[in-house]
Amino acid sequence: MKFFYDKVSALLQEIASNNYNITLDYPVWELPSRQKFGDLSTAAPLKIASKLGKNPLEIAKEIKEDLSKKVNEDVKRIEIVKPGFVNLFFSESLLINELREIIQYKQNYFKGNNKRKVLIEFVSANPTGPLSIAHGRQAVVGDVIANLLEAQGNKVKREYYLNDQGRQIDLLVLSVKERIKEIEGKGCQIPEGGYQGEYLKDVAKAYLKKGKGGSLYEFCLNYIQSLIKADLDKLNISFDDWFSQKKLIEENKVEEVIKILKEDGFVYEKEGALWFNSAKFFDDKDRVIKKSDGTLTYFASDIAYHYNKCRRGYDKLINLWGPDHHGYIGRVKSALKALGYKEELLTVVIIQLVSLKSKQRMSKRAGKLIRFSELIKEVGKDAARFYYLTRKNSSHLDFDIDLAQKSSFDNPLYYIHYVCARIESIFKKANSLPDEKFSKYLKEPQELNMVRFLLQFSLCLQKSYYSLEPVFIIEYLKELASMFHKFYEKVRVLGDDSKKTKARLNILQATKEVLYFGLGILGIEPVEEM
RNA sequence: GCGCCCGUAGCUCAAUCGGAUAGAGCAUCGGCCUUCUAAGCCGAGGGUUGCAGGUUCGAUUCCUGCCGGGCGCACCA
Repeated sequence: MKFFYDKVSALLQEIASNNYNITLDYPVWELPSRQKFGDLSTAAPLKIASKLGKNPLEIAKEIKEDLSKKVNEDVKRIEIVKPGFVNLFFSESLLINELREIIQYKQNYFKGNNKRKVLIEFVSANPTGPLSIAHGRQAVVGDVIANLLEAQGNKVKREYYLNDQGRQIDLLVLSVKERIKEIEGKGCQIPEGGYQGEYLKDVAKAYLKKGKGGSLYEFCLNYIQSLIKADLDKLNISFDDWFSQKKLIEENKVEEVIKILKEDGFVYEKEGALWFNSAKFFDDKDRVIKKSDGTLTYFASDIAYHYNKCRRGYDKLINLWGPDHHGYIGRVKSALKALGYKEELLTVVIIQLVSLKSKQRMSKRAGKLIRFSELIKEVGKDAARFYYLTRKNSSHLDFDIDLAQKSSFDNPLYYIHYVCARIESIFKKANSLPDEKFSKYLKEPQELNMVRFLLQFSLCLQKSYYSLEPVFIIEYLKELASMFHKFYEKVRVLGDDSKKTKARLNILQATKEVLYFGLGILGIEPVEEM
């Protein structure tokens, strides 16, 4: 389907360009809203007509004629509808052939051959406490986007930027010091803006248990980082690299990059501080990079960090940030631009907040910490991953923790898992294995519609890939599950007619491939029985 | 005041860079198990897509202005 889709897309582009001198926007074909409109649909005639001031139906007719000459028996019928749509109906032989290919190539059928080198940086929560529920979302979305990129053939590196220096860390260490004093009976005064969380008592205890020597700073950092790693581990997420901000500063990288910006005239002094002229690019004002007290700002090291990323030779940089960072995009892109890189090199995906049904907002610094680990203890890895992916990145996610704690019965993941279980169950009872030679016996509408939908998975993957939105895969799998359960009710797989049985086992096999591939990208385990 | 996100059925959400009759689940009501798992399937009810304009052959989608909710707007990180 992917190749067929690419082929007809190229054909349509060619026709538009040759006959009308118009370049069509991606996507040129889309899935029709209703089955009666065929398997692929295009509104290209309407678009061409509006540009040329011609009658869309005339153009649709011309396109249909041109297309008919160029597609072979893969297309059964081309239809023109109302204002000026052109609809394609696939032939049964195309469907059967593609089904064969899925079974033959298995999950490779859906893999892409992009060869870009991509760096994705996500979570990067300050190492001042365990992960919150919002961080969990960023972790899962980032991991799935990385999987998605890999599935399309790209080489992906996952990176966590560790803000292991600066005021927040200082406050953390001071807070732990107070907790140590508390344990020693010397009173406890958490500093202004310090951390109240109970987990700091654990840090303090562990530090005392170890015997006080050694750097408290190092100890805190390692302890908290291990908490974060443990949380990520529960989601089965690991990073290729933990990039240390502290190291960046110690190795003088920040001063180096400031020097470069200075030489190019993007840095100036005002009121005793050093400013970066970001307003010249994509920011609404200039930003301080070195404070009047001589210390560097967080932004300064972030410039150095992104400069470092750029120099590592990636074709694409992706950052996942929380919504509180949206105003930050402009200044980082400005820095890249000033350093001679294209701003498109960096894509920032903003992951909106996660709230609870109780409407309580999570704030890490308020001390009212809602730990991610508590959540996952209740619902488990797969359900947590699934829930986190059920909204678009830009939408708030209302995580119904009460429901998740109460029962997992309403979890749509069960509906999808049930498909796995039913397929496995049939395979166990079947006397024969799927055999693609028998696919030609698939003739009934329910069977062919199932195949049609399986083929659409390629387009779903593409859409998810280009938009960096994992939610489309979730939506597809829910729909696939619905289609399958209907199929299951209406079409009996195991029957007297061995040819039909074998043919239908092919559908199950292909469904399994799609399901396993989709779940694999989401990082969710399939089940064998329920 | 400025910027970003959101507003769709009683509730939670879909709707393929603007497309054809705005769809699912939950909840409510009614049907379907001597046959591959009923954690399922089939059916019914439920909508002025926050409001008002605009652009378009076509608007839930894009633009403008309001209303309502969330989040930002540091020489914090």
